[in-house]
Amino acid sequence: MDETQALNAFAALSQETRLQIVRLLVKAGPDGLAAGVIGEAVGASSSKASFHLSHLEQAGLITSRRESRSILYSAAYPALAGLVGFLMRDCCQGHPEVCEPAMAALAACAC
Amino acid sequence: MDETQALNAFAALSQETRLQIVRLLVKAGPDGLAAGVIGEAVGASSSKASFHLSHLEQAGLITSRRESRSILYSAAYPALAGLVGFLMRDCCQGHPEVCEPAMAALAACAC
DNA sequence: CCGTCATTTCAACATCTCTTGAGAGGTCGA
DNA sequence: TCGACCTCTCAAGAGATGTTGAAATGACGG
Repeated sequence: MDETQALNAFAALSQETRLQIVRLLVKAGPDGLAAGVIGEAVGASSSKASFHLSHLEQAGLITSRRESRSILYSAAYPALAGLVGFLMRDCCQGHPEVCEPAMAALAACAC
Repeated sequence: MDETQALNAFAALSQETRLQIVRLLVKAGPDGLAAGVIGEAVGASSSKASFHLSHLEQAGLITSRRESRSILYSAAYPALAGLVGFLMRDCCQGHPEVCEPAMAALAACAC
């Protein structure tokens, strides 16, 4: 992930509806959810949901596939991991102050 | 870090000048840098730099302290770690797909 | 082929955000 | 105190972004 991609990813995540969608899809797992289901879950009209889903897909944070009449969206896990990596990229140049607490946060993660 | 804080943090990081500033300060270490030095480093006028520094401080990503005539800004390392933690909070609910690549990214980190 | 369902596209509008330049506020040395 | 230095504040304008509702597209069953 380069700086431009990170910029787009941060912009995509800086909007409440979009952040809700990403978190919903991360929880939903690789199978994903239909656009209509997502819109209803976050309380957005169909056109509003579509607008934000496009934005997230453009930013590379989610992917889509058609399944008969529905379009299923799912989280792009590698992109999210890349974003985490980007945030931590410069932390070790003699100053481990970022890494240490992040490592602790990660250790609390049960996977 | 709650969802509102994360939203503000992502908004703060979604602007090129501000992302440059954060990365510069992360590299600079806990001592921080003066506003003028930062502005020059990222090619911003004094008022532009001040605008973005205020924005970042408001978002909790950097802190400031006066040192005689200068105002020194430094990275808020715990807040950045909190953001990493937030990104990874929901990943382990039966779906370790985010954690695994992020763990790998972290392992490449030499601290 | 037709009606229905699921989603996207479009244009218009309101709103937020960034940039710019001029000026004001503290801080220090002479 | 005066002048120089460093930074912040303010108002105005340009541009980007989000919302809305109506219409268009594509897929399926009868």
